[in-house]
Amino acid sequence: MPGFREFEAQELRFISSFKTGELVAETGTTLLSEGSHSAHLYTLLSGWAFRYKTLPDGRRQILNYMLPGDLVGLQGSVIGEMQHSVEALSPLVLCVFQRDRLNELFRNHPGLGFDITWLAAQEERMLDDHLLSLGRRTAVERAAYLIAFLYHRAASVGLASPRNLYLPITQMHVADTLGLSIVHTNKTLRKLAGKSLIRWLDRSCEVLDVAGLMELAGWSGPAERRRPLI
Amino acid sequence: MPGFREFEAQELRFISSFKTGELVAETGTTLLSEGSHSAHLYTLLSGWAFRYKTLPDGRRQILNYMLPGDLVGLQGSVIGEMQHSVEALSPLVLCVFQRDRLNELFRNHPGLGFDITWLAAQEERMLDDHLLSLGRRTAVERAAYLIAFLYHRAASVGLASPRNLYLPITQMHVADTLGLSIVHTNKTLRKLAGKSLIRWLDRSCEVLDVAGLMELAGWSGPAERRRPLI
DNA sequence: CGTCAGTTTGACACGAATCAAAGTGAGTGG
DNA sequence: CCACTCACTTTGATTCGTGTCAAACTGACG
Repeated sequence: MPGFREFEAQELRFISSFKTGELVAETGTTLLSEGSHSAHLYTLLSGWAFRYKTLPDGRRQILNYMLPGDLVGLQGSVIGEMQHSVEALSPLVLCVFQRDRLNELFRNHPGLGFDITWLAAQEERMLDDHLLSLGRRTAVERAAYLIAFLYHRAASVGLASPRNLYLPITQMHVADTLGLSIVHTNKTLRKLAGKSLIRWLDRSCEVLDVAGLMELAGWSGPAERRRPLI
Repeated sequence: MPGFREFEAQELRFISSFKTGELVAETGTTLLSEGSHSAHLYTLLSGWAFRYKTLPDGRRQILNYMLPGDLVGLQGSVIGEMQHSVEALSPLVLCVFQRDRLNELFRNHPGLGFDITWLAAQEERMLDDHLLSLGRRTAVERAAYLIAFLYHRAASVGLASPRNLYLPITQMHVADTLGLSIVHTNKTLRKLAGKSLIRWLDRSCEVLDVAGLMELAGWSGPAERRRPLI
């Protein structure tokens, strides 16, 4: 997706003019947690992470996955208290910004301010898709959608070859994303494997037939990611 | 919530300098639909609306509700093609903007650009809550959360007295929001009524015990809506 | 060799969907 | 003013999908 590449260039300018530090995090690290007040905002430079929320009794829901180019903690930075947690799925490299310089950014680099809004709108679009999935798709359809979705996301940042996707997630992650139990998730993934749509390896997933997954899920793929001219 | 009022004042400045027209819509009107390219962006001045997506076979999922002060169609405006539809739940008054003047806004009024990002972040936060609900709450908990959520939203724009909330929605809307069937939605709402948490009237809902609903749902209410200083 | 996280499988229970049908009330036309 | 319709709500019976429980399997790692 050329649109993303374009954006990435912009993003890099943003980074170089505003960054206050760089951060490396290991797999499993919790970067931000629900209820905390973070003075920082991050851009993910490399690696996979995910955002989640939990209910008081511990039930967990994964909200979305984060890939290079994504802003981490924008919400918290703008609103105040973090409403979700962020955890690393692989070693990460992050670019750190001071939260209070966001205003400055908007003042001095309106184009980049627009970019941030564009990113927020993209995130919104993904969340909309996830909501449709959780609300109205069956377990198999949800799983198909999720894998196709992650495949597209990975592909958009050059992390997936057309047929092979290394997803650093466990079935527990899949379960907490789809709103299913771990047992049923396993049975569901096996159904997809039975249809030769995927192959589940230890802690990863090979995508055999993206088009098949998308058709099963009734999902036509992400909207064009072309960024409007500024 | 005083924060919102504050924002509204900003919003009104925004409106006066950038609006290109005003629009009145009747209940049931579809303002924007999935797949269309809209040249406009709206601010809701009065009334209730909702956003939804559908699967190819017609299953519908309501994504969120819109109240006065909300931006309608930001996503579509920034990204291109609309990925969801918007429908009026009551007569609406909207303020219309040209989509292509959004860049101009960011350039000339960075503070307002920041406001838009803030609004987008708020929407994101709400969608996160909804995802947690659909993924990890039971039917009764979901219904309790939804009504408490709508109550808070209505209260934040002065539409609800502490104990009485007129929601212009049917159980069909509730079902499509909670990801449940209409029959089960009815049985679920009756359970809430049985616990004296709500009373369902024809096409509306009286909230008897917000705190009880929130506790049942394990939801502690929306984050502070205070807008950061610019 | 044992431990531990993750995956897999089968039996059973429960929550939600579906099917079917009736009740309610607002609006409409005779 | 009275059927009549239509959208919405309500209820009961039954089916189906998913959760829960229990246990075994696998491979990495110490």
